[in-house]
Amino acid sequence: MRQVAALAGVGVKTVSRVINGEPNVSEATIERVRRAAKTLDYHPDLHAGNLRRADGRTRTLGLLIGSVDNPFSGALHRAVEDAAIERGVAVFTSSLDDDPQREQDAVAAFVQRRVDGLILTTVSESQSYLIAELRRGTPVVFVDREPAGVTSDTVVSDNADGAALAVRHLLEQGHRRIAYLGDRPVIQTARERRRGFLEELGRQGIATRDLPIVEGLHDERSAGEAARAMLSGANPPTAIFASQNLVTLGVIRALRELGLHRDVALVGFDDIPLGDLLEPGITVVSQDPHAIGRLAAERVFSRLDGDNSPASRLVVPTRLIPRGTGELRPGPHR
Amino acid sequence: MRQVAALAGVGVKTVSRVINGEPNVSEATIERVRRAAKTLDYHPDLHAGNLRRADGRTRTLGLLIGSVDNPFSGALHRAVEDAAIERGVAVFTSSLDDDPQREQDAVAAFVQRRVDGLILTTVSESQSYLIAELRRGTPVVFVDREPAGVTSDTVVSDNADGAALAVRHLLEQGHRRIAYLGDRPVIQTARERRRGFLEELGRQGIATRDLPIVEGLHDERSAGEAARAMLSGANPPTAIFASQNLVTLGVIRALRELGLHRDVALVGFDDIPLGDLLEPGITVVSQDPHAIGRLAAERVFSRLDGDNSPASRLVVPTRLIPRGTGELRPGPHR
DNA sequence: CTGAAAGCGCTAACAG
DNA sequence: CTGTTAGCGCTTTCAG
Repeated sequence: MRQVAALAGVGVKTVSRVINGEPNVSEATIERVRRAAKTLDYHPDLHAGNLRRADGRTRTLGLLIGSVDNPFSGALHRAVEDAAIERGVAVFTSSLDDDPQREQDAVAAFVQRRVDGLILTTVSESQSYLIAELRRGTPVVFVDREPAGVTSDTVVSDNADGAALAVRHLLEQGHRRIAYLGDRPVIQTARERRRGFLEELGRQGIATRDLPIVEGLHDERSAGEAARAMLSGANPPTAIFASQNLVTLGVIRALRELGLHRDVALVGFDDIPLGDLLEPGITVVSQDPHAIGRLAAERVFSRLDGDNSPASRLVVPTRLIPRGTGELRPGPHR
Repeated sequence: MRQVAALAGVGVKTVSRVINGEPNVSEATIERVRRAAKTLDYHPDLHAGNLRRADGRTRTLGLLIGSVDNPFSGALHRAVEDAAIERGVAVFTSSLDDDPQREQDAVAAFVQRRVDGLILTTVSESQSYLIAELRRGTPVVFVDREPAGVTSDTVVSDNADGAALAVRHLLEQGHRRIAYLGDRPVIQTARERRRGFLEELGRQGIATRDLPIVEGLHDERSAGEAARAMLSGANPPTAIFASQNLVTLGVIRALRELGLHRDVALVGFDDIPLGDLLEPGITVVSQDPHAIGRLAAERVFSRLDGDNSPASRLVVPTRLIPRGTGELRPGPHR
């Protein structure tokens, strides 16, 4: 900036005024400063300014999602980015990988870089480590999973209800022996989906004690193995509820290997790319990650704009999309 | 930091030493400072430090990719993130959307935030606007598409060769009338793929003049329409080469609607999620976005570590994955 | 309309 | 082993 001022023959404050579009500079001076900045390819250092600036905003957001290499996270990310760009805000993105250490490290990295707000998917037992940061006024919005040990804005899917939707749909097709294949119970959404699954069966008067329930499935491979074992074993289910998209994929592969993909019904939680082009099409309970991201970004920005109403909890509905596998009826061969 | 120093009863420089792990502080003092920092939940301001620090590194990278909501970009992003995390570097991510204005805006946003390096997918005619930044010593690596008007490290797929692979494969199945459905020629990779397509046909002695060639396809819908028109028209092709994954999806849908998905061969450039589970499976020329991202990150970091050899150009090979649609032979019904 | 001086939170350089 | 002083690039404050 000093160099620009020297080249334009003005003081640094005048350059500052021009750069920030402040009033009280003559047209001629503005023009001279602009030209000097262009010549030197000068870009103001946003962070140096923020050190002294009254509002101290870095125009930066920290976003922590499941993994940047995952369609659900990608859609959520995209929605956050779109909202951020509109306001000239840049986004730091990091992948959680369901690792509590990553969660803490990512948040620390964001805080050290003085982001204006945080949008977080979490996995550790408690988010109470954020209390100090919240007290400092940094807006935090939890997405996809609800926090523990701290209260702040939250945007989630209706996980229990979505699982109940799936169960109801399968019951309507005549299924009674429905298996649950799910992720590790440390994950809050996995617990919610299991709860929705079991409670809906209870409401419909189906005993859940002897139903095949496998948890702790975290990738396609382990899900495939669990499904194969279950389907090849004694008293196999006539329908499967897969609580997560990687689990759904593992089940699809297992069913195909066993030649059962037209016999055993399947409803997956969370949509699958190209799920409609498979034969039969994959019936899913679809979430709306784009809406989750958009709402979360709106929350952060409204907090930054001064909204200090109590923490809100937004629940984004899920939707059952029948495509084929969920409409298979219990086979006569069983 | 002042507050921590006061609480610990030491000078600010001592706090600075403890925070940065510098030597020459007694164990007892370290302990006292640590405790004070914990009490106040103190996190050093990385940017304030960088203002004065000798190396001036923000431990931050700027990454510009096609779109965060896109599997190719996601895999590339993931590889960059993994490499960055290892070095304690945070990543700003932005979506290009094939919009030249977005490109410039994103780079400006990164530069203002003083990122240590840039990894960029570009679409504007020339990247000469980066010359000043390069001269300042910021490492820039171009990924997926080659730059124009400026020389710097580049990591790309072998686009022309990949297209040639597809052509050769289709010729081997006996096809002679092969259609090209491609993206807008402003996109550098689209031009390369078309070139590879035409040159390989030429090498094999096939006249390309009358082959059906449609360009400017940018999404699933337009690709579907183009495919439908072509297949319903006079003298339809017996095989289609789709130069991009959204185009491939549009073609798949068109073929299914027309009931031709077992008759007209298809090879797509870039892999499709679940492409192996469709029937027939989708034959593709697959790229390796993870390798591209990893190599790009390695380039940036080696530049930051002082490597100042001439700009390199890394070409990541593509691979043809036969899954069904590419092995369909020209039908007798034609 | 313009500029000089002070200071944001931190580290470099030097002195104890 | 520890503290003091200056200054990074910018904005605030205040004086022209």
